[in-house]
Amino acid sequence: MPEAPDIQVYKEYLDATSLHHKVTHMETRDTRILDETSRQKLTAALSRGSLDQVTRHGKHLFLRTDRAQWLHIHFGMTGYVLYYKRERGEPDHARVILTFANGFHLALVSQRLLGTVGLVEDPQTFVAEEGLGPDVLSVAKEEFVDILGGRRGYLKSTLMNQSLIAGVGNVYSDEILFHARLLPDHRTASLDADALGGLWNTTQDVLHKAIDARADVENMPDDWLLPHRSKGEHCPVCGGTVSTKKISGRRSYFCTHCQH
DNA sequence: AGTACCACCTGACGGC
DNA sequence: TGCCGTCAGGTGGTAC
Repeated sequence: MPEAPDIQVYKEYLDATSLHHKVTHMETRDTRILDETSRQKLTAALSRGSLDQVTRHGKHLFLRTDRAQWLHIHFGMTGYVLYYKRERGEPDHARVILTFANGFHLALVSQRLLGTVGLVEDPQTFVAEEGLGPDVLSVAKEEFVDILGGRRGYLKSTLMNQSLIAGVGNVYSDEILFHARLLPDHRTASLDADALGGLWNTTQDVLHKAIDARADVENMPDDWLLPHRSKGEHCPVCGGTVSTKKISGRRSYFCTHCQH
């Protein structure tokens, strides 16, 4: 479920584990994960170098190399990073593996290969070229209200549009709207500035709580919808049956009693 | 501007 | 047990 909270947790994990170690070996297991780069270029960018900074924008993660280049990672629908010591600790579906001088490895894992790994000049340039909106965890309330105000689509689609605000995906859009007590197919344009300001408050609250829970479903608060995303589940607030529907092609879960 | 649909991949699950 | 259709948390392209 890699959305902004998950990627933020990965960033903090990388900060705590993977910086300032010399890279002694670099292996690309499956080149299908590479985006506009080659195995050779990736190896040249990292071998005998090190990583010294991690940043995140929306669902994108950037690791600065000591050669003035950035490793860009996008996870897609499945994926994570793992820092581990022993060979037998290697996870399934590791696509790129760095080995550090301290004997530890860093694996970029992507089961479905829907993610990408590449090299970029710097995060700001990448964000501009891709046309990503401001990061959802950094955007000020006024800007959020300005960007979303008057949008004609559904609330869920608007929240998930990365070119407007970057970082919210299918799961957290549902969670945010559940706590905002708004249905996902409610039209964004029907919310006035006050209501959009309230939606910003809810968005920040939900995403920060998710990060506090290490984006782990096991640690989510009891009144969250997220652990109940399957057929026949009950709303954790009112006990009613959770409804589901495809909205703009994405599976959505909501409670028709709690949300309007 | 916004939505529908398909494609990219692998794997889990339910029905038969 | 095995085969098959369906679906999954992201994104991009095309058609409308």
